[in-house]
Amino acid sequence: MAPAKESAREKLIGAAVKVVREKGFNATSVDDLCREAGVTKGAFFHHFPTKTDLGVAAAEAWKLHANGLFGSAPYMAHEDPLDRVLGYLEFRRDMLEGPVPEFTCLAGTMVQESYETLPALRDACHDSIWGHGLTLVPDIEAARKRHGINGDWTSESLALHFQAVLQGAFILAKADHGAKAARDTADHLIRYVRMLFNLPPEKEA
Amino acid sequence: MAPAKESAREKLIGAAVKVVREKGFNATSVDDLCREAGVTKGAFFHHFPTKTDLGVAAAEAWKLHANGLFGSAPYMAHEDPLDRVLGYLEFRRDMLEGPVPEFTCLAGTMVQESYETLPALRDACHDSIWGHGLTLVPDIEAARKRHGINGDWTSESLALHFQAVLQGAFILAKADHGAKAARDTADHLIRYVRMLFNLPPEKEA
DNA sequence: TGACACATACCAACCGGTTGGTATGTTTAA
DNA sequence: TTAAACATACCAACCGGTTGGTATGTGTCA
Repeated sequence: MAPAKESAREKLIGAAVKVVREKGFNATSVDDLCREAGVTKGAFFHHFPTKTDLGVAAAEAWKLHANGLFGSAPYMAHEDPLDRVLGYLEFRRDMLEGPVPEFTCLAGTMVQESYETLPALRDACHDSIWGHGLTLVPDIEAARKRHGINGDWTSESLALHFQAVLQGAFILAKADHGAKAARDTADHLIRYVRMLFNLPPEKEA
Repeated sequence: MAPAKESAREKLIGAAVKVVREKGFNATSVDDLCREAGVTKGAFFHHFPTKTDLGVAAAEAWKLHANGLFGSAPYMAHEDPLDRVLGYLEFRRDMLEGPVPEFTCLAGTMVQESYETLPALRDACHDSIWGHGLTLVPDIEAARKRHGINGDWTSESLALHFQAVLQGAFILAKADHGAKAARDTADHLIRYVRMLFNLPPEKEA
């Protein structure tokens, strides 16, 4: 990457991803974002008509970031789609460590502050969460066919359940000021998926 | 003893529970809260040194509200502790309908906006979530003994997993502006618990 | 009993700082 | 030459919180 040629617009989106995850959308001022990005207020309002518009752009960038990160992760090389699904969940569990703001979800954070007051931002967060979550559907579907799993559930609902459990894990981590409870919750999710597919429990170290 | 007249303090806590769930903590101004409660700003700062202190009081009231509501619900009459646990989850799933702000969690909403910036409020939210969630532990523990269930998990972690899934369900509901995805996620949670205890899937209507 | 001391509950007006946003430049690259 | 990219200076509205004050108890002791 060549960060030397980063435009003010890109720097502001990067600043929003960082600061909003720490302080939330409303508590983050335009001045905060300009300071973090190293640009002036004039540059801000040149690129974004309102603060909300930067939030929308950040949510879109967040979706692309997530789909890039998880779409090219090592576990995606597995031949069995079930291994790819489980690899995704284990990867997400193993990401739950270190400072809380570094592993939590921008869209999940912003939607709580916007869902009743800023419809455009809420919709962008919806698109971010669904747009990433549903990328799992083809592999879940293929895994069901491959392993002959029927059940009283849809692949879409399971993919969204993944996102719900992870969003809930982030809330536990924020409240607990650490990631242990979040990892335990991710372990329950992995155990659930293994049971759905008739696999034995994961081996413990 | 208890006069029908509600004090300014109680009215402000009630106003916070309502308005903060709609708009979030930071977007709710002291004037908003006073208007909703029908009291003046002077009364506000007579009872609460800061806005944050009202948030803390609201989180405590929220915990008491939840423990009262779920502790006295009809399903608690079941003799088998497993039926009480499943009754709890079914009750929580069935609550996921109507306007989103009416079934979401005050503590989960506030902790996202406070965890890095307002430690006192974050701790109060932690106490609210854990303090309610862990009330399920004795029944989970009793259900394991009664049904001879061992497994590579603790009753505490399962109780917190319940809260994580529900918090995640609330985020899906906020993003989706409706409760369907949240109910589907609660169904996955119920299916998980039934599998942990070797029960057949819930019957569908 | 009465009266004084003190406490609690509440109120309207106000304050300095911060907010998102604007108006008006200046620089840069094609 | 021109338009987009950025900077500087500024503003009106709003923010959390403070002020000085009133009304209504409530405990104490002569």
